Amino acid sequence: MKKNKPTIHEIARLLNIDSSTVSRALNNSNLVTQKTKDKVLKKAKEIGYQRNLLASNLRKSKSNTIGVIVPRISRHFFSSTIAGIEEASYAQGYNVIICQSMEKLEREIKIVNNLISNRVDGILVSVSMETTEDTHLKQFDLSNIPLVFFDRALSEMPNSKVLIDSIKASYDVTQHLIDQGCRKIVHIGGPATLDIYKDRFKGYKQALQENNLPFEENRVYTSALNEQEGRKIIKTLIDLGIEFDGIFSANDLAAIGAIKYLKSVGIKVPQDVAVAGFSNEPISEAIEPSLTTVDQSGYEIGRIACNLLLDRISRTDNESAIAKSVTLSPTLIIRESSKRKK
Amino acid sequence: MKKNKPTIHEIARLLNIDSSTVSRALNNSNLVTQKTKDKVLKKAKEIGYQRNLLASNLRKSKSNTIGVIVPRISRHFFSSTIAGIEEASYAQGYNVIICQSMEKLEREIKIVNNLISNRVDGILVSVSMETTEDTHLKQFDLSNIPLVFFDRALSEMPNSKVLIDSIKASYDVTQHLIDQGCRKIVHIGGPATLDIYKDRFKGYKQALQENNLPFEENRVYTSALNEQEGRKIIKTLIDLGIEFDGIFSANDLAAIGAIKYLKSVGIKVPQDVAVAGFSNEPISEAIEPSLTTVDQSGYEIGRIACNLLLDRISRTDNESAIAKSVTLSPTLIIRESSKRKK
DNA sequence: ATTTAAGCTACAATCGATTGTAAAAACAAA
DNA sequence: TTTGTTTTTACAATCGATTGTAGCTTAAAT
Repeated sequence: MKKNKPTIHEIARLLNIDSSTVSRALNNSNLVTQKTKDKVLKKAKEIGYQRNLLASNLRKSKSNTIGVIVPRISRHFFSSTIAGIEEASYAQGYNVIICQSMEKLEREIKIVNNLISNRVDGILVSVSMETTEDTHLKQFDLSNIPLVFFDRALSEMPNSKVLIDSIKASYDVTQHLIDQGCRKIVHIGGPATLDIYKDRFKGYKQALQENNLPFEENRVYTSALNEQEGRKIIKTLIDLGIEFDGIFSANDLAAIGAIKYLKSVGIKVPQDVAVAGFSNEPISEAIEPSLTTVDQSGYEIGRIACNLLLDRISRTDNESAIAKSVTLSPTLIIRESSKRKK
Repeated sequence: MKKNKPTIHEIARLLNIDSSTVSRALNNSNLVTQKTKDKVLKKAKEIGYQRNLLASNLRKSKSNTIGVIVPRISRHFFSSTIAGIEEASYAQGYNVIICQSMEKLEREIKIVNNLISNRVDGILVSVSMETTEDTHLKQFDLSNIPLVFFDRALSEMPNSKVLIDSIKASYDVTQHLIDQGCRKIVHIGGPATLDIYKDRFKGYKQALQENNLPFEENRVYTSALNEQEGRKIIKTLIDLGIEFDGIFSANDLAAIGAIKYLKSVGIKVPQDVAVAGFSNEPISEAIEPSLTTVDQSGYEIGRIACNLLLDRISRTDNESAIAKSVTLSPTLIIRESSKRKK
């Protein structure tokens, strides 16, 4: 019934040669005559041989696979980075295992153990919102598995990272809102456990200060940055009677929630309140008014991070073992939600 | 330098017992005393042992992994199915390898070979738009690897599939447009090589016929169903002077392209032309006017398909070997882009 | 023809875990 | 104490491919 898959031994037996020769032939070793190689290749094709990577990897103690951990693939930014990662790894013959933490630390820990058990050769991580501890990620170091962070990194870990300049981006966004006449700008931030959100806050604050605008504690809120939270925060602000004429949200979803709520209560965007988000999700262009935001070029981030990792995996000299930090500068995309002047 | 990871032999050596006992202890076999198990578990934790799944899987000739091939994960529908798949496989301790064909047959073929080499225990596929041949997918059968299709299936293959009732859904959408007063409805379809697009067309045609509306060839177009194509098709129609008062697109992106173009030339949606899409991408709710569409409950499809597959993998009786087709009924979501009546 | 070198191939160990079975240990019964 | 039974552990083969090395072939050089 269950026909066993052919092995190199099967080929060797049929050809009356040794399996080691078959192995070398299939790997195009120069220890084997072209004639033998041809014979082996022909027979292999004939009986439908397909290399068992489990065995091969075990022997070589190398899986030719890298693991990727992202919060969730449904976010456009992350699926872009994954596209970039796949492109880079594909080019060098590496496989990619994609895992979603769903923003849960517990899940992230399970994924880590699993990837180590699967003996991945390297790992790319963008941590979950719940991740404050690094004990689980340190396991990769202990197992000698190179790790590169992208976008969401843990600052206390010395690994290579590929980030965007969140401070500058936020500064630019905030400055833009100020240029449009905003004086009382609300900031919807993410959990301060993550550097990117701390930085977005920093850039915001910095822009206010440099423009001699007062910084008010009650205009800053942190949340899980989904649409619902965005709505809720703005509703609360209004209910409390806190005045504001601009909103800078640390991501697009929360910004969209905010816009929808503002529209629902008759507040005009951008005339009464100008709004800007972060990440340039496709939806940001579609909503009405279209959302001013920051493009993070996820594809590039993924590509660069992956190449950094692959370089680290393949080279063993000290040079490549040094952690590198790459910072990309994001671009401000100005759309209707913040355009007040002609 | 490179410390080798501890193995069961290491544990065995330290405890002065045999590695087979260690293995059984770690697998909680009842051939080992509780006392020994405790000893082993303690030592394993102490030296940071982590099972080498490559070795384990090789010996068991079972990878505990299922492969998933989707066109692209950035489509919301597919990332939803993946979420469903992960949920189901997670519950049964299976790993998931996610692969994107990027709608390319060539890429799909490479992925197939790779997954077989990695000895996945089963496979879930939604084929690319270019996939008309089934030779590469037949390899799974030859290798005795169960395969279940979801959403986009190849009708000539007898495998289990989980689909939505595209005909009925399209019929409902078209009927809805007719109810709103449309008489000349354009259909933007996908490649007829895929059943789902053929079915969407069938449902459309059927609704026209049952309402005694003429079917006009020049109101039907097939395309790659992206935003740009949607734009282009509608532009062409208008330039050619072909009249229409409704559009039923086989996916949301093309519908959105159509709406954007219509708006740009001053044609009012839904007053002049009512528009409906398919898939319920998040963006369909955000655009203005919001898009009438069909929800495919991707999460459910993924969950069901995965359970079907896992059932097929674990059970070996004839019963489970029978191909099952599950058809879900999708729900019509009526939004602004088609609402003409109060 | 003989030596020497170079080119190929075969042998055997190895990667780390699993598993059927033989052997040993523990315990109970006679 | 001896025999019989049941638990528990050790031995050894196995999964499929890779790789260092010994040995055999072949061809070139003397």
